[in-house]
Amino acid sequence: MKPTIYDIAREAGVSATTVSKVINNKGRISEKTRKKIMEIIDKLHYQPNVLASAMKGKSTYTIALLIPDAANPIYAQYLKYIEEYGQEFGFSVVMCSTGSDPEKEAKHITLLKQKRVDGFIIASVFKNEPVLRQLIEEEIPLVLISLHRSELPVGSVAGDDYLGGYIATEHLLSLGHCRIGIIAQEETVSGTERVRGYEKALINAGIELDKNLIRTTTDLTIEGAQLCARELLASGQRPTAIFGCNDTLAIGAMLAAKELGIKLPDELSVIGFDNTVMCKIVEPQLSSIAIPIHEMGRQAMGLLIQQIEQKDNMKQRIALLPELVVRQSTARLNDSIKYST
Amino acid sequence: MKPTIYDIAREAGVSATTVSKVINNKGRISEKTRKKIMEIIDKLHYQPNVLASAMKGKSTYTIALLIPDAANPIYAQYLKYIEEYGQEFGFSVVMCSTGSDPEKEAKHITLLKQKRVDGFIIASVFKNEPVLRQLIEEEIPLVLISLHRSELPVGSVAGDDYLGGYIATEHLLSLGHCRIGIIAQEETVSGTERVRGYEKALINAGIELDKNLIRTTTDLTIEGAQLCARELLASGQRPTAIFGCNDTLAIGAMLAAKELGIKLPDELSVIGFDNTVMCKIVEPQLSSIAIPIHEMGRQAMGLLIQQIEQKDNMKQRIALLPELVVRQSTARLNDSIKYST
DNA sequence: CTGAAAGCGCTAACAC
DNA sequence: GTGTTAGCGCTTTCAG
Repeated sequence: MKPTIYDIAREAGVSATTVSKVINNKGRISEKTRKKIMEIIDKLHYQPNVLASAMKGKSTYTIALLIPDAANPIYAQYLKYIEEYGQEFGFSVVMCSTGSDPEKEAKHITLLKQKRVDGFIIASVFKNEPVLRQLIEEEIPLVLISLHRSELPVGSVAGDDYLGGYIATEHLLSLGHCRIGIIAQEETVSGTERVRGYEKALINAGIELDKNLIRTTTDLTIEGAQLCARELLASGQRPTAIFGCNDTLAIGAMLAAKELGIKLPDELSVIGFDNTVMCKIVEPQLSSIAIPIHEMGRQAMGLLIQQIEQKDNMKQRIALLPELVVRQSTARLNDSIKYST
Repeated sequence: MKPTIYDIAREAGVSATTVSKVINNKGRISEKTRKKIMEIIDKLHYQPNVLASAMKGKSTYTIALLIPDAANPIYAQYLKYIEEYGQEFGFSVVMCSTGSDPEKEAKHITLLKQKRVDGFIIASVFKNEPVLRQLIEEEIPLVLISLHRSELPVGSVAGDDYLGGYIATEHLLSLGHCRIGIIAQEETVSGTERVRGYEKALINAGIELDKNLIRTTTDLTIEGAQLCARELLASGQRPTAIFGCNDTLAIGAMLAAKELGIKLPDELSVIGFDNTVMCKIVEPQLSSIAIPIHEMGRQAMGLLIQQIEQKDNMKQRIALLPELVVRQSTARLNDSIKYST
């Protein structure tokens, strides 16, 4: 069997307490015994049992990350950076795909509470409001990523979607576009914020909003976006630019345009959001709005650790600023088109 | 504080033992007391402490997945399906990015052993051989994904890379190509197996191998592949088709070709491997070899659970067969080119 | 059918 | 500096 703290104690001719103290660097231990104990630990390949120490009220050094879909590159990136940063502090992260299903959300949370994880990071979508409130009530450390709950006292990290939407639209405006379509994600706060930014930019530019140019979809696949964009482009007064509220949506729009024989970027500019790897492999390369995912992951983990380690949890909301990344899918409005539509 | 089994016992006027039995469906309990206990459990929102039960020799119902990089779509998919399947059996999965760094690998494993995870799934790359052997020696449940160690007694799941390489090459041959270049990943067994399949297909077709057509790289980024492909295409006798040993490599080749003004697929056919989402968004859409990742994840988790639950661990090696997915990046060799080179 | 007692491996008071 | 004692919350013999 695996050696226990008692095996070490016996071998070293001391008590278990002393060994425990050495392991945790607590109390005063003579150099001599410390050294001796250390040697024995090495010799026997002793590994402290985290479970046992967790039972004495210590941390499990494990946190949970809940995301809608692990295979989605964006979430995968959150995961990566959260794990990377957590690792530095000895935290492991257990990943849970919820599939945006409230029942699964609840099941995961219950199970993980039973396993006594130290805290939760929830990203992007969480539908089960009662469970969320419960978590907060029980004062279980919790941080939200890109998940707005302004009415709840909970720490969070998010990109500034409103500003992002504004910047994207302004970029298109600056290229001379006036009829700008938008394909947005329904039901999420991020989604509506991006639309708000878009509207604000148009209003600031003195352009009247046209409801026909705003489309929303719940289907976030390329195909879904393609459908949406097809309608948008087939309408009488077709837009000269499209803002896809995420890269997938934007790429769907690009494909729809190609299908209809519309040339990019000469006859149509397209801009995305999130600046994923996909931007660089489509043709033309997709302009996009970058949010520093790396930073979001780190900050979220940082906030959570803070809550776990100190009881006086100072909760914070952090908003990270987006940046415009110009590539080849956006171009100055071609005059010939401007007047022909 | 959270209620314990004793709180339930007191409330129900029975002993903790009885409550434990009810929770675990063990021993014989009268319907009456069972019902009563259940009610109290509900009323008090009692949640069994998995840590405590794990300390009595039970499982932690937590397994670890080690992958080189969580942000890589392929690994993210493994993760997704493993988690999805594990969930059905109450298993949580903690995800660890190793960055292919032997030290990190060791650190992770040590930490997770201390946390008493029930088993490990290791995917794609694991450099720290001693740690791997140690794991096997300690009889800790372990399954490998796409990670060949034929000399080690360990269960594994993998795509048949040799066959995949063969099929990809045969597809190009069937289109009339004879000068087929290959860009391969260095150092991995999967990589060399795919090359072997490629060579075998050529030999079977009676075509002499040309070392100049085989390039390997350790840089698995698109840019790295692009560099590699540029050399390949700039050489005197340029190939009329390229087999990229994964989609990223293939896309790098496509970009290099475009850069050099080579038309796809008329002047050059390209095929990838893995059939990732990227295939559908590049232009022309990339033909590729599909391995059923979904199935790989499930099988791996299944194998692991088997090892965890029964001590008589029947280890298995499972090879999943690849399939050709033809899209637009591969086309019949154009005769005009055939004779002009 | 039910319960008393022992102990998993560790830590935290509190002595000495 | 070091050891004794008493649990953390649960499960598991073994009696009744």
